[in-house]
Amino acid sequence: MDTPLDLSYDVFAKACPSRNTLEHVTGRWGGLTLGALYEGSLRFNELRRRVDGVSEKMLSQTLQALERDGLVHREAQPTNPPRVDYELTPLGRGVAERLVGLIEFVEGRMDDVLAARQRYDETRGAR
Amino acid sequence: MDTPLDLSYDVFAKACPSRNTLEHVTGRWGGLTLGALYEGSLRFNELRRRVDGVSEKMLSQTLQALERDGLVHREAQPTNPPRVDYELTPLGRGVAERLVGLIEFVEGRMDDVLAARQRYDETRGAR
DNA sequence: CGGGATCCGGCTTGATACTG
DNA sequence: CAGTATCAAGCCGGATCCCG
Repeated sequence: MDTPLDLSYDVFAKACPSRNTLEHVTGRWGGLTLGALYEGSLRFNELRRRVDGVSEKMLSQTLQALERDGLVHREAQPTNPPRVDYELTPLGRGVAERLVGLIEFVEGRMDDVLAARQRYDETRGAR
Repeated sequence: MDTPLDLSYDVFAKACPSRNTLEHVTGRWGGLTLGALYEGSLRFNELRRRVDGVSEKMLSQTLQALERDGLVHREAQPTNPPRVDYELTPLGRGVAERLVGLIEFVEGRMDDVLAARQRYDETRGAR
């Protein structure tokens, strides 16, 4: 393809496989998980505690999706009790960095956002 | 606070207002809408056609959330028939740029992702 | 044209219980 | 510890109808 810049709506088109991955990344728990792992390798229950609010099922599911996409590496040791470590792959780190860039940008402008909300809420009655 | 880098999981904490905004941005239709508007101002039904797949309700809802957060500006002309234009605010453009950066990064590595998926699926039976 | 209100089905999510 | 299986609930999102 020679599309110079294919940003925008159509990159999300249903047929586009990247949409799926993007959903894993930006989804409810994907971002949290990526963020937690961005600071270093973690075990399953450590992750569970750090992400806070995630259920075992959702964490497991999220981790599997991210692992399948090659963003997270899973290292299982067949010891007893079992020990499994999760860490970002280089690819995962690249994704996490961009994600964090977005997050920080929004965070840094939250006062603007809050001000905008207040204006909006005052102009119109409620909601 | 003196946290040098507060990325990661806790920026998403439930009490954190930015989590909400992030969800609007990264949500199912938020990204699409931001992407579509990234190319220029659009009317409601134009947007609806370009985003493709979005229902009136969801588009309306998405637009309201983004407007409330100060990312999108709504310009309504009291003509008949009514004409309403939506466009990104400077803040919205900043967010859209980061989002697009993330999207393009993932898109550019989709071959890696696809390869990782294949490896994953072959190693384990199915899913 | 640009929405709001309502209804409703389904997928996602979260407890809980169980396994290795 | 590190998950999987099952099940019920709830919210998301779509279709439809309506209004200005």
